[in-house]
Amino acid sequence: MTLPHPNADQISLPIVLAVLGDPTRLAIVRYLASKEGVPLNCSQFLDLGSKTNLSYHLAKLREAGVTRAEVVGTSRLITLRRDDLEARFPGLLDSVIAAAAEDTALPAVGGHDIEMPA
Amino acid sequence: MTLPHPNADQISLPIVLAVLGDPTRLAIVRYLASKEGVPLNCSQFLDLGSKTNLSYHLAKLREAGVTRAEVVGTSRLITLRRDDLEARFPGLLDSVIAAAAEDTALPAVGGHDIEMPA
DNA sequence: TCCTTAGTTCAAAAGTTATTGAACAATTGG
DNA sequence: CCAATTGTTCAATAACTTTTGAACTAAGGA
Repeated sequence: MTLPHPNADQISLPIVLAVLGDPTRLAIVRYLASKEGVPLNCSQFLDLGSKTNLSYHLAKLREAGVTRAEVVGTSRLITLRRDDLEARFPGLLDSVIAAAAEDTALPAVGGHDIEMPA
Repeated sequence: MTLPHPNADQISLPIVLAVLGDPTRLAIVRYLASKEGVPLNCSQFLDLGSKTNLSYHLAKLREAGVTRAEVVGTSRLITLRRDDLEARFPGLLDSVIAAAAEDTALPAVGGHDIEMPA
């Protein structure tokens, strides 16, 4: 059970830009970047939209090559494809993330804390 | 006769990304960047679309704050707002332009040579 | 097995963007 | 003034995107 992802060399600049040009998806990417190394599942983004809507936006990010989704049990562990993006378009992701941090019109990155069993 | 432009501080990241996420507009920006300092008019982009269509795309770029259009006679002299973009989103424009140069799926930047009267 | 959790898929509706041609306006040159 | 050049606006259409809810699948725990 693996989901379709483009290869690094298939990642297209206009598609990446268009995909990042949506506030919901930009917020997802910012949140992923702020938790780099920690794979997140879909429910961590539920404050950004409904479950169905997030499924849609996360699929767009994945199909564009911005994120990777690994199937683990019933969860999809989502990570930024930082290395592939950096190889393909050096500096782009970092400047987008830095720019998002500067854009005061954008909502602050929040997200749910991971529930630790007591 | 001046056309409406956003102030530098009104330039929005998602809007800029969405606007650059269109192949025609990305090609316009690449061409402007390759001719930095030389103001271009609309007809220099006619190989990218019809006159009406370019008017539409150039308006999108201008309204997003990516380009500036100065009315001179019957022409609009179009320039990249490099300084404003750099101030607002450091490194972003350069990484997009560099990435576009790397993306082999994108058409090479062409454009018409300026006709010099003989 | 049954229930819950996690997420997808589908179809419909709503909204947005891109493209076109015809008509228009403004400036410039003859 | 007349014609050509430059570009805009408008209305129509086509195409795409986003959002929604209901129905679904698949895995895991009681």
